[in-house]
Amino acid sequence: MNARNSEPTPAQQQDVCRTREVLGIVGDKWSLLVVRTLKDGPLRFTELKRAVDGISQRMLTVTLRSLERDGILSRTVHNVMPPHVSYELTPMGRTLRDATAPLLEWSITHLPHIDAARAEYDTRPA
Amino acid sequence: MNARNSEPTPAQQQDVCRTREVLGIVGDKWSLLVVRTLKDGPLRFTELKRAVDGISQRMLTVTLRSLERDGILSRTVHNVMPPHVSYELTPMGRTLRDATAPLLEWSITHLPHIDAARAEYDTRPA
DNA sequence: CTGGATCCCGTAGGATACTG
DNA sequence: CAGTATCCTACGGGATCCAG
Repeated sequence: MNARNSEPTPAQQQDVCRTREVLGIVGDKWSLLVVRTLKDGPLRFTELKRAVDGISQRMLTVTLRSLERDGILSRTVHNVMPPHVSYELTPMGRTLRDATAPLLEWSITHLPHIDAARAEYDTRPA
Repeated sequence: MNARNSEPTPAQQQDVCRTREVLGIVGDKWSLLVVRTLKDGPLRFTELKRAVDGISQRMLTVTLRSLERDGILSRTVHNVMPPHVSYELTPMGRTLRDATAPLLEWSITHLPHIDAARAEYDTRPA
């Protein structure tokens, strides 16, 4: 008896568990977009808001706090008037960005196929 | 003037857009878990339900339909009694699984660091 | 066994107004 | 400029029951 169609192994259960945790970190609507946007260097709050099209101030703040708490990015306050705050990926944040790069590559390659698959599915006989 | 801190280039905007689309496909609570669970071969509805711990029938059905519509997996009905339906990754689904593998690797490596970062953040002076 | 149909709830997240 | 504080709604998603 081989692995196919058998009970999940403990190792697989581990993987499922890890996958869920990582989705809890970056599986929301905005986190990966923010990480991607910061890939070329630090940006300020307003710059991020402009770059991540459609995000509200509230969700940008919430997302940045969450990513900061998780050690994905760092927040630097410059005490000047007007206030100046910049956000930058930490070393760990950069490894995350690298880990998600293949997924972006995949999307660029396959999104047309997905559109096609959807169209085909939707015109299928009931 | 270099790329750092400048306006997002059109190419970057493209990337942000793509990222959002791919999140619309697999960014929900269960899709990637299902894809991962199918990585070793076809499984039946009930087997999937058992393997993906905590998923409800409803969400399993919804998730499977969505992934089928997007061409990520295929659904095969065997006309016997009792009904027998199996789900299997398509070739495109397997490329998606491969594209997400680095993210899983990342999570296994870095989740402990994230826990540490959170603990540190939560005990920080206000 | 494999789902479809309903009901219901929590919460992610948008809009807006205000502040140091 | 960089947020915080409310308010409010839509939707994800669980529980349950029913059907082929």
